[in-house]
Parts: sequence; C-alpha cells; structure tokens
Amino acid sequence: MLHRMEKPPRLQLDRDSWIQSALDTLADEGVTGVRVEVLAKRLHVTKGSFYWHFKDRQDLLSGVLETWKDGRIRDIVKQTRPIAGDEEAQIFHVIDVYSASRNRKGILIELAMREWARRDTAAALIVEEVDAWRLRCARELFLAAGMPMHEASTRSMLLYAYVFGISMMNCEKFDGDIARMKDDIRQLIACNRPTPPTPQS
Amino acid sequence: MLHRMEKPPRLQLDRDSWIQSALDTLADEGVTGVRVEVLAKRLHVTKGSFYWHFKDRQDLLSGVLETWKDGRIRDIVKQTRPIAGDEEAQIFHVIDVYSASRNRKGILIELAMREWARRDTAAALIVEEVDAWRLRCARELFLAAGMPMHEASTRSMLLYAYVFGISMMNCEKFDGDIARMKDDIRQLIACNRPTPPTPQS
DNA sequence: CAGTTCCCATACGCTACCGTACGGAAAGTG
DNA sequence: CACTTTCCGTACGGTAGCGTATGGGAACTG
Repeated sequence: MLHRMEKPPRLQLDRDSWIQSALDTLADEGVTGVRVEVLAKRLHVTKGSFYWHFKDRQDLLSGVLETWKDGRIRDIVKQTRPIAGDEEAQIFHVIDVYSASRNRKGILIELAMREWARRDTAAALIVEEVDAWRLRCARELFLAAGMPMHEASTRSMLLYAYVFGISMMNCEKFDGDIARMKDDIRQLIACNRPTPPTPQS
Repeated sequence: MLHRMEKPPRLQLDRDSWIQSALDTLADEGVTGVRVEVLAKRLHVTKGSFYWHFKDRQDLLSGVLETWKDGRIRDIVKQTRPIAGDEEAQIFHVIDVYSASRNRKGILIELAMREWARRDTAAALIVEEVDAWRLRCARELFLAAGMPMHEASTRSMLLYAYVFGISMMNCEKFDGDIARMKDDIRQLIACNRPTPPTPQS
C-alpha cells in the first residue's frame, strides 16, 4: 500500500517525476513548451504513462503550479526568518538568491511563471500569492532592521521589482563594472546609503 | 510606383499591416502566438496574402523585430533629449512611460519581447541593443543633473530593472498605498532623497 | 496458480499550423 | 483591347500535438 518506494533507479514513474520534468522544460521553453508527448520522450516513456497519472495536460499544469508555490513559500520563510542584528545581511542574501549566476534555473522558472501568469488566471493567482508572501517577509526584515513601516513596504517592493527586472536584462553585454553597480544597487535598496566615494575612476 | 497610398479603408494589405497585427498578438499571446493563419483571420484574408508579402513566418518575425527596434530607439532619444534644469522631471517621465496604466500595450510588447529574447538569438540582440540605448540615454540625464558617472550608470540600471520588474508584478492586488509607494520609489531611484516623513499613519 | 491491480505501449482520430502550387480577379500598361 | 503585374483565394501535403481506446506485461493477493 506504499504508493512509492525510495529510489530504485526509476523503473516506475509517479506524478512528481512528470511535474519535475515539466518544471525543467517550463524553464527552458515556457508553458507553451511543456507538451505531453515531448515530456514523454524526455522520460523515455509514452503518453500512455502520462494519461495514467494525469487526467489531461491541465492536470499536470495545476500540479506544477502547486509544487512551485509550495517550494517558493517554504524557501521564502526559511530565508527571511529574522536573525537579530543580521537583518541587513539577510536582505543582501535575498537579493543574491535571485541573481542569475547563483540560481539560474530558479530565475528561469520565475520568469516563465510570470509569462504564464500574464495569460492564465490560475497561474496569476499563484504568482500573486507567492509575491504577497515575499513582500510580507521582506518587509518584516526591514522592520526588524529598524525601518518605519511605510519605508519598509516601499523598499520591499523596490527590491523584488529590481531582482525580477534585472533578470530580464542581459547585463553581461553592457560596458562598465557590472558587479560594482549591482553592489551599489543593493546598497541603495537596502539602506539608502549614498554610493561610496569612487576610489580612482 | 508609389508602394502604398494613404488610407482607403484598407482594401490592400502591405507588409506593415501584417507587422502591426503581429505586434498586437505578440503583446497578447507572445511570439508563439503569432501564427500565420491566425493573423490572416484577424485581417480577414487568407495565407495566400501572407506568403505574397513574406517569404515565411521568420521573415515576418524579423520585420517585427526591426520595426520594434526603430520605434523604441526613436522614442528613447526623443524622451531623453536633455532639457537644462528639467532633468529630474524627465527622469520621472521616463519611469512613468513604463507604467502599465499609462502604456499598457507598450509594456505588454516589452515583456513579450524579452520572453522572446530569452529563447531566440536574433531577438536577444535587438533587445540588447535597445537596452544599451536606454541605459546610455538615461545616464546622460543623470549626468546632466549633476551626478557623477558611476552613480549615473548605476541608477540608470536600477531605473530600468525597476520599471521592467514592476511591470511583472500584479501590484493592484497588494495592500497598502501603491501609488505613494511608487512615488517614493521614483524618489529613491532618481535622487536618493530619504522618503518624506509620514504625515499621519 | 488464477485473479486483480498497476503501469505503460500501441494505434487511432482529430485539430491547428506551416509552406507550396496554382488559379484567378483587378488594376495598371502599351 | 491584349498583356502583364499585383495581390489574394483555394487546395493540398506534411508535421506536431491532444486525448481516447484497448491490450498486455509485471507484480501483488489470496
């Protein structure tokens, strides 16, 4: 009656295997790219397997949404549980988590998710819910760092708008010291301190 | 020999009619949504017309890229031609131009474009080029406002990352005074002045 | 070992596209 | 009025993808 054993090099597939594979191709090709027969090929099975585990394609997509939502919320609360005196570093860490270099796949899924949400109500609700968690948790960090309520809300919003926005720009191709610019932006978002004086430039 | 007359309620289609229609559906459904036969239905003609004006679908998409690029660059230089003493207002204006409320279709195309660029090299090059123009022009504004070079670059990057990022978040659904938060964010980006003291809240 | 359940393969019909071939009407050209 | 050019309709073949029907093997159950 155990519905799944631990991991014999995967002779049997379960719902989650399909969902994980769907998340992978979602990152690479967007929602319109997660297609039943393509996933089947990736998993070296046929559609027959898919339609055993899922009612239809929409059933899979719903599973993807739920899985993503749960994972995101879990991560968010973990990363933003306030540590007294360390709030600024935590804020920096939140920003870093959304840098493409440290979390490429996560960013790609994030972008694919929002592109999906723009054209699908169900996805929009999920993204909205996740964003609400993010903004609340980030605000808590700013508050814990001693910032007044309104400013904490404002900076949380700027923080997430920035990390999502920057992930849509191909910064690597621009001139200038991108790394330093990003550091300065972190400072602007987190503590409003003017950029440190240029050493020599 | 005139290749197009002004506007007899459109009995004949030309390349640009198809490209405009493609831009519309691009905004609504993304690149994967701009399909030859669907556009034909929208324009009340058949594929026969399309394949007269275009070699194939890719030919249309290339036209869309060029049209978009030219329009964007033209708008950017127009909006950011420095007006002495008015630079801060111009920066605010640039931010406003990318607000979904004032320019919904433009934002949708912008997002669809980047989603396209993530998976297509040609589109990526175009977006990269447009972004380079944007960053350069915005930097000029900050410089004209008396800001040092490095900070001008940094704030330009933050500005565009913010406007793109915020356009991916469904702010309307969040609690709090969104309008005021956005105003404060503009201040943070443009001139680094701390948020004005809360009147009563 | 017979029966059942679980999981997947095969085969089919259907729709939405892409691109091509070809024909035809309408307007310009001499 | 022939003749050509422009522009579009129609018809066709081909692919990719969704969902269904059905069968069959392997494992569990008694």
